[in-house]
Amino acid sequence: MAKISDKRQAIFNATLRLVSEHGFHGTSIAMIYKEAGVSAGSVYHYFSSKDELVVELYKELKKKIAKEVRINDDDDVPLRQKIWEAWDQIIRYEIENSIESTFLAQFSKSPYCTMEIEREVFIDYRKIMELFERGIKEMVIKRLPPMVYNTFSIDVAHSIAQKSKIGMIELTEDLKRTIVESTWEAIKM
Amino acid sequence: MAKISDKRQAIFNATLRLVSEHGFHGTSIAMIYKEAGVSAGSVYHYFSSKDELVVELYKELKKKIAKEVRINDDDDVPLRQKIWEAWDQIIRYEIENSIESTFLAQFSKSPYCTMEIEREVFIDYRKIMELFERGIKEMVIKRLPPMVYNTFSIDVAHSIAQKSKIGMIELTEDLKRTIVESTWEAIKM
Amino acid sequence: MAKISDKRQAIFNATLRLVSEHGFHGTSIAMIYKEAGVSAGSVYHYFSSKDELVVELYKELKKKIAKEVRINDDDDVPLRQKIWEAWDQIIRYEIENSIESTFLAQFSKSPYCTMEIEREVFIDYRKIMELFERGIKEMVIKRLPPMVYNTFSIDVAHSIAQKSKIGMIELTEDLKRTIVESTWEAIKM
Amino acid sequence: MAKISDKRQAIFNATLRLVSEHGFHGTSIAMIYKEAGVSAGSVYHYFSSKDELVVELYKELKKKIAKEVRINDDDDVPLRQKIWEAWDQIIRYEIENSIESTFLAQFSKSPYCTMEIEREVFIDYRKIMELFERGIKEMVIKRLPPMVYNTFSIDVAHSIAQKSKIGMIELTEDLKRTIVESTWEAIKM
DNA sequence: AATGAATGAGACTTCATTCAT
DNA sequence: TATGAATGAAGTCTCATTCAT
Repeated sequence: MAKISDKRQAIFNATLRLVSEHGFHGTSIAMIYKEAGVSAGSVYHYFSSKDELVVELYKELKKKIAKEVRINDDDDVPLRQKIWEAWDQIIRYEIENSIESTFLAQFSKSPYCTMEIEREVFIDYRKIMELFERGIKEMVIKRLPPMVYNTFSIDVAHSIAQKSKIGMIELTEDLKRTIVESTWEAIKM
Repeated sequence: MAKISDKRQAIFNATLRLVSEHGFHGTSIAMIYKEAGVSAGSVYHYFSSKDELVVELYKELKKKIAKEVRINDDDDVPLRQKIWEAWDQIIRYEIENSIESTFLAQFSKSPYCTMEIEREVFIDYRKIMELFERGIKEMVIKRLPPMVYNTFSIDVAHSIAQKSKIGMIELTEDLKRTIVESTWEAIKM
Repeated sequence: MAKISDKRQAIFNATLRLVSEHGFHGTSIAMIYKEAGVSAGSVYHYFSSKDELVVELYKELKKKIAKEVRINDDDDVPLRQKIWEAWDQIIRYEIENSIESTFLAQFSKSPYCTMEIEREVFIDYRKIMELFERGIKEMVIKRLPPMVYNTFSIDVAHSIAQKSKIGMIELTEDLKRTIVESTWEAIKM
Repeated sequence: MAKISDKRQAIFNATLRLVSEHGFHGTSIAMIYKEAGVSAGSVYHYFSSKDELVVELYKELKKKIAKEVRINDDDDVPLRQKIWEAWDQIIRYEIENSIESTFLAQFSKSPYCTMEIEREVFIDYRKIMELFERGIKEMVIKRLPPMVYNTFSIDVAHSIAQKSKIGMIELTEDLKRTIVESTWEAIKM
């Protein structure tokens, strides 16, 4: 709608594509504004620096994913199944969106990624974490520090997505299911 | 004696420390040769470029780790235990060497990391992979593409190591054991 | 007005002066942008590399000279005189503009100077060459490969200009006339 | 014979070949000692610097050529023919030895080439110049400053040699003869 | 809001030269 | 004589960022 967010979004899209492929170091502001079809000045109109741009992109992607996870609130469905369904969504999303996944993996392993940023992002995962907390109480899943669930879901998915991207594994529907199940075995009680 | 490898090793050590802390982008050649106590020219005597230095460091670290895993060849010990012991060693090594782990994680999620490099490194993990193959045959562990074991060991360990480093989890001996066990549940039959 | 070409031209002027005096090797980009009064980045805004800058300067100078040669199109003037007049202009120009001449000589004897560049530049000498071709047909001048006329005009002039510049000959009006006449004897029938 | 001069000569040969092809700037000491099959230190044993090496090579080549010109001292042969024969030898040598010619041309148009160097080299051309002086007195050739004969012989030859090398003229025996004759017309009375 | 020419610090890298062996 | 690892000044070039328009 508004023209403003069009440009901002174009810059985001360009950054996502380019960083996935060339990394942070290999992606210059010039590459970004050329790919986005805007001017150098425009990038600095929307973001105060390259670092801010990258950090904002990370935050928005993570928040978007959090919002996309549908938590089943049907009272008749057992907790175990609700958790499983959320788990399945998170992992599949990352596995199946390898550009985003590559960006997120790169960011989260880089010095860009501070505790402060992770804390901020974690807020949007509140509902999911509440589900997990109930899961712990009701002995459906193991009692682990919250961030460890993150490791078994997001980080495992990132790893699988990248291996698939560089051609080291063939990511069939069967394998996807096996990955989700295996990670589930890791956290379930 | 062995003065040559002294300089090369000093450059490696400096690179490892600095890249772990500041990332590839944040680590300049100048920082490296100052930290290593050598001249600019010396870096280029041993490595043809910054990229080559980083890639070589990755390869050597990975190979070193492969060599350090002791595989139990006692015929009386059951296969399941042998695999478990190897598994335990790999994960613990990464968790407990957070500087190396941070570097390796960063590298493996970056565009530096090509299939070619991974293939070359994988060769040194031959013995470990043979163990896993026997594990598959004897139905001790799940039949997974080899690189997926990598995800559940190395990549999970990298993730845990980094979360511990930035203070998002407290890595107690108990938690280490839980991590090893959980990953084991993911791959065991 | 035309501020863009001002900077480009300033870079050209500085390069011409400096390379004439210190040679390609002896002229750094830093010397050029300081002499031109622009920033390092500006040099790379107008030229993609030092080599490109030097090659472009060569091409532009050669083309400028080609344009400055006035060909007499008065039908009453005999062909012989027309050719002589063009010849005289070319040689005098080079002899009397020793900075340009030194640059051009240096370039044309260096590995910068490829057949491709020479071919491109030669296009602007079309009209002059047509005159020479008529001269050959009408037996006013010898039948020589086109580039050989180049040798007897431009290259001889470069040589004379440089010898004058380093003080090995005194370039009087008399000597200039003698040079033009002598080269004419070389090519005339 | 002596091993010393073998190495010195190997360095000379390598420099000649490499500079002809890549220019002064494009030829590093490393390239030279690799091509010559000696160590870095050896280059500095025989020459105090890169510049000295290049200058020495120029001097030696020029002196060698001077020595190779056979001056006919048969009293029955007319002066005109003696001069012609010397002229022919000089021009042909340069035309037919394009590697040396390229090096010499490049050097003589570069800031390496000072009046001092040219003066020193000129000494070896004493006998040839005496012949020319007699030619002037006996009105066989034009009265020109000595260095101008240089232009019409050496520099013209360099130019032709290079044009042939980069493929802009085809240097047949016929053309060679024409070049020698044309230059002779330029200087003869 | 948008542009893109201009900036200049700083990155990577080269290379002539030295010197301990 | 000969070696070649080591040096470090200096080179080319990039790129995040600014600002006049």
